[in-house]
Amino acid sequence: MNGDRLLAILAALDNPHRLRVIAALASGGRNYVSQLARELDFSRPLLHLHLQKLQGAGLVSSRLELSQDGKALNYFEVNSFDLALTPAVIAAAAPSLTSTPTSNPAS
Amino acid sequence: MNGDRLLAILAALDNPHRLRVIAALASGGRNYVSQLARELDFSRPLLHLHLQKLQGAGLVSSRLELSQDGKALNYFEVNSFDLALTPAVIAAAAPSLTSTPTSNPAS
DNA sequence: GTCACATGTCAGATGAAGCTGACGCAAGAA
DNA sequence: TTCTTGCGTCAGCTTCATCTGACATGTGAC
Repeated sequence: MNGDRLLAILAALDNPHRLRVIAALASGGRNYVSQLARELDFSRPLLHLHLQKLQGAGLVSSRLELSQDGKALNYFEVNSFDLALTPAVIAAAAPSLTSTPTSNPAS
Repeated sequence: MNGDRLLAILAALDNPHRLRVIAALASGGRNYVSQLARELDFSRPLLHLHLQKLQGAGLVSSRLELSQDGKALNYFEVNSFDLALTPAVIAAAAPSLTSTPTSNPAS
């Protein structure tokens, strides 16, 4: 497991809203953005933000579909993942970390 | 698994410095604060901050000892943990989440 | 045309996290 | 006494994540 990818996954999950999004999609199955925003009771721009972060970490994926009345619905679903979080896994991943909170590797 | 505890663990691990701390303690064994700060090359107050967060999540523990020359050394070591991160685990934990990023439950 | 409902994106405010440089305390060695 | 090496904590700055309220776009139904 790559260190940066591990960190991306952890960063994506470190948020109560995003945990609820995962939970809702895992339990209730696939859903589209506006509908999910209503069910979870937060604003659509905010949900869009969180979904992007989850998708960036590869935890969810989206598929644009057309409803019967012609509207474009962006359906999201959870990708299956299974990450065993142990000291050994972290020790193996840490050496390949490129990011430092202070000094960015790109700078 | 309790939702708030899951979130605390994720929050503690969502940081490259803290991942390196875990890795260093897992590979090199127990170590005391000042020494660890030198090895990882960041300031002692900063390391202290990160260690506190890790300890708060129950991932490391500390033990105050006296060296042969009488100095008090605060030794840290990794606790063994094994958290399987899957959609199902998250779905099971999410309902017991009390925190909302915007509205704090205590407020 | 106007309404309803879907999509995305952006500027700007707020709040939390990260980080540094100082401070105070204690104990052995020179 | 002074130097070194531990320990912890705090004020204050900076940087980043979060969140809202707008804006722009497209399509079918009335």
